[in-house]
Amino acid sequence: MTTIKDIAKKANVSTGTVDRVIHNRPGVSKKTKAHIEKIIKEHNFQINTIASTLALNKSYKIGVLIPEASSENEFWSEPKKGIEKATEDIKNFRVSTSFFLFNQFDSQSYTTAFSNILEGEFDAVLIAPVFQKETSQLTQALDKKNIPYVFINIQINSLNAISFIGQDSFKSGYLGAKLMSVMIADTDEVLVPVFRLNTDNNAGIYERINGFKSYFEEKRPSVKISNTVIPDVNNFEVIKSSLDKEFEKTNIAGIFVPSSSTYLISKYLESSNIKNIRLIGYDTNQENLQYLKKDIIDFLICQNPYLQGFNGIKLLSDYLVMNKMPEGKYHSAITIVTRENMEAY
Amino acid sequence: MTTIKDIAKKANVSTGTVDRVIHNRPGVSKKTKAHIEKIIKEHNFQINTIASTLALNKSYKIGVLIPEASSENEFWSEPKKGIEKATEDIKNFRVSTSFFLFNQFDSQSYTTAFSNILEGEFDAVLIAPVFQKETSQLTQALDKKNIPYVFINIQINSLNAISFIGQDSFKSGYLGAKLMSVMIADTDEVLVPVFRLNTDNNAGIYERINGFKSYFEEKRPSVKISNTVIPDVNNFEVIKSSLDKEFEKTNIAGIFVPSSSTYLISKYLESSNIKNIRLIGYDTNQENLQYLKKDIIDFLICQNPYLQGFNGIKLLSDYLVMNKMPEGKYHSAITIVTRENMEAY
DNA sequence: CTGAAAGCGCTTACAG
DNA sequence: CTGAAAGCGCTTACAG
Repeated sequence: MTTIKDIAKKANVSTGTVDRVIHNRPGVSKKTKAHIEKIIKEHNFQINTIASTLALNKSYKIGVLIPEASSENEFWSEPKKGIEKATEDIKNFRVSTSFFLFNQFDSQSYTTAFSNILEGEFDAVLIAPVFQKETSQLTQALDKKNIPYVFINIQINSLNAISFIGQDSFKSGYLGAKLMSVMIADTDEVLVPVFRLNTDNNAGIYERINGFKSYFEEKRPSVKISNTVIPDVNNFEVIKSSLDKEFEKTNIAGIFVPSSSTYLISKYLESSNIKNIRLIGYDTNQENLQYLKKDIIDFLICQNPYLQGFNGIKLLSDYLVMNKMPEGKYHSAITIVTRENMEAY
Repeated sequence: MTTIKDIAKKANVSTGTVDRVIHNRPGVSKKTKAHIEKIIKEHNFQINTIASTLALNKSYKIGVLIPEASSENEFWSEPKKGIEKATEDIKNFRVSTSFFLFNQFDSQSYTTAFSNILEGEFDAVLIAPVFQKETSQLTQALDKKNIPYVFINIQINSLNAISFIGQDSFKSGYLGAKLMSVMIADTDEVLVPVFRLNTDNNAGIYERINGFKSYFEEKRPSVKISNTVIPDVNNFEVIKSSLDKEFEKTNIAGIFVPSSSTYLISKYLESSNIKNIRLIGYDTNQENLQYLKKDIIDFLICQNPYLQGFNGIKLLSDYLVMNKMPEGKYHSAITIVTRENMEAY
């Protein structure tokens, strides 16, 4: 292993000077700089990041702004776990994380959490930008302070996040359609129900629907796709009456639920004793998995939210500690989960 | 951050003594040991692994015994890439890896490579135990020298590997059957072709077939499953005549190929202009992906071989550097890849 | 513009 | 049984 000391000896300079050259710090004459650079190249020297972080003795704080997981919607517990695991991994690099959780159905709580982060003097921020308008405003403060931030799960292209980690929603809907397509006949009809609450705060859901419809338009225009908006996600009676109406109107063979609330539709099918409906939904929360196990849900499309959290923190840590610039976006896996692989996907 | 120095001060001892206690090294009186342990607990002290590896100044060598990727079968290029990435990650922990590649169709080359590893004085070995009998013999030498080893991709339960990383083959076949099942009718017939070469060196393939058949026996016994052994994987004429015979005999609606040679079956279907056959196979090699794109293959079942290599090395590195004992086995994902998610799964 | 020296947190050979 | 000191590879405040 070549060390700074080796390089210094070869170049007839002190280790301090080599260090200055490596990090492009000022105060080295052009001549010695070129000389040292040549020797570094010749020996294919690479700095020992371990020794470097130890010597730097610098610590970094990352603020994390994500929704709190609730019993109705536990989706966000997965990114949280991933973030906690990553935090453990980077602890020895003196990087710490602090959570600022908000209620994903309450924009005020988002604004409050965001303001707390702004006061906290963080070196970087990981954000699930659930509320678009608020995010546009609040990230300006980060931009002004030159604090880097990364979006997970939801992308807002117009802003200055140094990276985005999340699924290509259109593609995932397109995939959902393919899966539906292999299960139904040319003359069948498919229902796409949307819950009001979801649509308000997640543009991704519309993209999923777009992807789903595009597939059938391109490949099987004979299949009829119909939409319905269910006005209240929290009231099962409302869900029931909305769906009852749809089932009266048309002869539905399949349902594509573009959100993690798939289990609510399953619950309806189960309680109304409607059989032989092909059902495709999103995300492996406990409720969904139960209906997957019961064969009421056929396929769940997933995005590995654990990894979104984990990679988000790792990426920011690498950026802070090793000055490693991330790619502009990382598309998460589009994973298909069935009853048969639900324990290993 | 609490350091050894802090603990030493509180305990009125030197840092050396604290270090001895932390690592359970001998030469500390019971009394001081208990005292120091108490203080460590009180302060929730955890050792800084970065400083530790730097001070230890110890290096480790991992030998890697996997098949070489060939143009016909590039599967093993993925684990190799994962191993190379992991090697990069752990370089600063002074862990290095060396490849010993063998021809997966030539047991002699396996034995030779293995012997070279035994002579190389490695601290740990990562093995793809393609040849069962040879592995049983050769690992005895590792056992005798107390050199830890991990199996990837192929499991041999009877041996003393400290861990296994790979897919549950039975389950993957079971999943394949589910996918086939949603695409075919009750009266349809399914063909399961096996290539001679494959069966010789991979028990996993039989397990895949077992899983596939079990599903239909349990859920849809009306579907007829037939086998055929194709005697030569390298001669397309042989493949063609074997399959021609099968297609004459029965009315095949679907084919399940339990190996990564799926593309050979696709080639047959394409060249013979046989349409509307549902085709499910294994692994995302370039050839398979091309037929997936052309809609000739419907589903590929994958095991993320990149991660198998990556995690195998990481696990061994953690074991060597941090003394972290791994679990006995890690089941890789069983991933479903379609034309629609082939770029992100 | 350059070097000598102290320090990051842990480990260990040596002395007592 | 215990401590003082040197060292792992890099960084930096200080002196010149």
